[in-house]
This record gives sequence, C-alpha cells and structure tokens, in this order.
Amino acid sequence: MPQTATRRRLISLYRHLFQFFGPQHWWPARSPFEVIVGTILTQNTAWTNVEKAIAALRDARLLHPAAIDTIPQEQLARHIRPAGYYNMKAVRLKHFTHFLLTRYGGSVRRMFRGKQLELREELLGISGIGEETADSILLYAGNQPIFVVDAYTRRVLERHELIAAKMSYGEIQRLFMTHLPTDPALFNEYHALLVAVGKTYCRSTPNCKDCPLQYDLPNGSPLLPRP
DNA sequence: TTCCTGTGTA
DNA sequence: TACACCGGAA
Repeated sequence: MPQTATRRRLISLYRHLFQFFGPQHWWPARSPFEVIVGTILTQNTAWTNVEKAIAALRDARLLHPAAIDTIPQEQLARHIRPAGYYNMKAVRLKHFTHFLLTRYGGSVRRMFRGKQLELREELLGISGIGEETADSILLYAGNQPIFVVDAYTRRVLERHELIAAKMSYGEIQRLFMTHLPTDPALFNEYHALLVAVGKTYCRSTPNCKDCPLQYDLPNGSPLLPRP
C-alpha cells in the first residue's frame, strides 16, 4: 500500500465523515437475499421508495428466490411499483433469481463460496446487474472486500480533485482499493458515508456550508452554487 | 445518449 | 413545477 498524499487524503476524508455522521449500519436488511433484492431495486432510485417495495414484497411473502422465480412478471412488477422502473426491475429480479436457482440451487451462501473475481464476472453476466450492483452484492450481501463506486463517490472525489471527470468505474475503484487496507467493514462504512454526505451536502448543487469536508475543498473555499 | 418510472422535496 | 434519486441496457 503506497504511502502517498492521496492515501492520506482518502483516510482524512473518511475520518471526518465518520466523526460527523457516525456509523451508518449498512445494509439494512434481514437476509443476504433481501440485500441483493435491495441493490437491484435501488438502481437510480431513492432508498425511501425501495423500502416501500421491500415491505410490499415481505407482506406478500416474496422475499425468497423460489417465490420471485415463480410469480408472473406482471404481478411482481405490481408489488415493487413504489421503487420505480418496476417493469424493468421485475425482469431484473427474475434474472438474478433464475441465476441463483440454476447455478447455486437458490443458496446465497453457496454463491459466495467461490472466488470473488469469478463471482463478479458471473454477476456481470446477468442482464440488469452492472458494476455498481455487482460490487454492492459482493460487499453488502457477501461481506467481501470490494469498493463500491456510485454517483456520489464520483461527485465528492471530483469536487475535491482526487479524480478526473473522465475516470472509469474501475479506475476510481482501484484508487480506493490500492490506497486503503483491504477491509470489508471499512469499504462498507466508507461508501455509506459518501452517500450520506452526498445527500445532504455534496448535492447536485453543492451545499458546502456546514459540510464536514469543507476543510478539504480545492483552494480551501466553498464551491460556488454551480457545479 | 436516451429510455425506464414512482416518489419526496425545494 | 422541477429536480434528484445508493444505474443499466441498447
């Protein structure tokens, strides 16, 4: 692990976020399978809406692979309606569930038994699971040490000039993973904290006033209300 | 780049 | 009324 200025800044950001927000307790769910359902439902969707959809699935006793595999797509879509993109997401849930049943006999535990990189490739092969969702599944359902990059991560790091706008998902992920210790609990908390600061402060229109990361801004001054 | 879509908030 | 929301496919 290189002892660079980048590393010190990444750790400094983490410390300030944790001091300010405290532990985020991600991922809120009752089972690893429910985590995976959540990762698909929350694609480009506010978590409050996902909670409603998951509650609906629980009430309908659909929070296990066999049930989602069996129920007609249109009915599944109706249950997850509050999460938005419900037709697409019903198909995606069925794609993952079918994969889990045929490849691992419906067992999430068995799915996580193999090598991380091989499972990641398998997940990316499922239509509806991209890099962020695959890594969220590995980290938050499987407790595997892989860093999740999302829109908030990009925005915060870009505004703090730790990454360039054009950097790919993998490049940003490597930035974290080469400079931080390989620790799933750290990766878990760090990503959750980036989401927390992104929601309240590092919004589309920046709200640097009272942001816990103000000290680290380029030129040491708040960003103008224009991104 | 555009489409997919309901919901909460400014 | 507008806008963003713990993205991915084509």
